[in-house]
Amino acid sequence: MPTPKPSKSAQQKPAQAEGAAALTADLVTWFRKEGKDYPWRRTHDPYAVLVSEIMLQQTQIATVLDRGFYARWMEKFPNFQTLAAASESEVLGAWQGLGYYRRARNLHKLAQVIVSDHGGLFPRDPEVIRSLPGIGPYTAGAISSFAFGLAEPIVDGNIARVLSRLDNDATPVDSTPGIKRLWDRAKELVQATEDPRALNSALMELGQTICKPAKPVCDACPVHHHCLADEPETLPVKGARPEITEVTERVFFLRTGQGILLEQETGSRRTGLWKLPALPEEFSVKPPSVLLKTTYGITRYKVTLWVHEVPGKPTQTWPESHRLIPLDELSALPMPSPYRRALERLLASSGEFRLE
DNA sequence: AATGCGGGGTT
DNA sequence: AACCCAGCATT
Repeated sequence: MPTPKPSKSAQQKPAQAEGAAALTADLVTWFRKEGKDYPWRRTHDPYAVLVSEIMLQQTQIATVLDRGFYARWMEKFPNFQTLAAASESEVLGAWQGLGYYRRARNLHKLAQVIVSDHGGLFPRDPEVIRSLPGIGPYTAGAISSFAFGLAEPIVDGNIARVLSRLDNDATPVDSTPGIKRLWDRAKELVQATEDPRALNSALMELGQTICKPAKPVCDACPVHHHCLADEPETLPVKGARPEITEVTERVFFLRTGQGILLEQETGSRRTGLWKLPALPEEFSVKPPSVLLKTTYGITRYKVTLWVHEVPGKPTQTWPESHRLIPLDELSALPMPSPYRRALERLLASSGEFRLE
């Protein structure tokens, strides 16, 4: 009956299914011993879990914790009711510096939906959770498992890496079939454990601390003996990155005795955020003199930001979207970091003013 | 399937 | 400079 042990990559799927119980047991044991202590792991309050998950979307734990975003938010808006009752500017102000401000607006909206449509109680049904604003497959699974202990799968960047290595699976993790396989596998695992909460946390934390993108510490891995990866560092496979496009952006700087002129975005993106006002199109052929030139990256763009002197006559009236902001109100205003940095440099070089 | 959304950290 | 990070929504 015994046959020669096949090479790792040739092993078949059934072995994985049978190993799910053993694999998850080892992960949970490891996590109970080594798992880190985060504020959102000390509670099962859906609101507290939700806030952490939204803040952590595409944002590293250290950013959320070390700069005090989570603690300040929970102090200012301790529950759905207080958040729902807050104004949008209060909400955006509390999010200032975290980026992806759409998350804050969705969270605000979500709180209002909970109060108005769910009697102030967060729903327990994963499908209902998934339908709330700003909540996708990952966050729905995270809240279902972390807050309610339900056996719902999650796949984030960490887990995609861990699972593709465990199964030695080179299907691109950002392709439709790759995504499906990851979620199927994550579901299989979470249904094989009696502690979905610990299992989901363990998978993420394994990816964060052991099964790292580069130089994974396989010697320290609690599930090394379950892992089929031949060359862990070559996984996961991802599709090509979009090409970087260079973009020019021109704004201007006006300071009066009443403050700095800023423009509030009103379009479909960056709505509600403040920025240095755009240089009107008619001035872009022969722009006023340059006060500052800087570059920043945003998604697939490399933006060269030029800050110019005031175009035209400074006595003109400005559109509804523009406002003179007193200096002492600047720091609480939600403003994308590139503009904030530029503004700080402009004010510093003027010598007499400082932000904060 | 692609793209926009921001920012910061690591290598 | 490239890559990564507790993703989601829109098109």
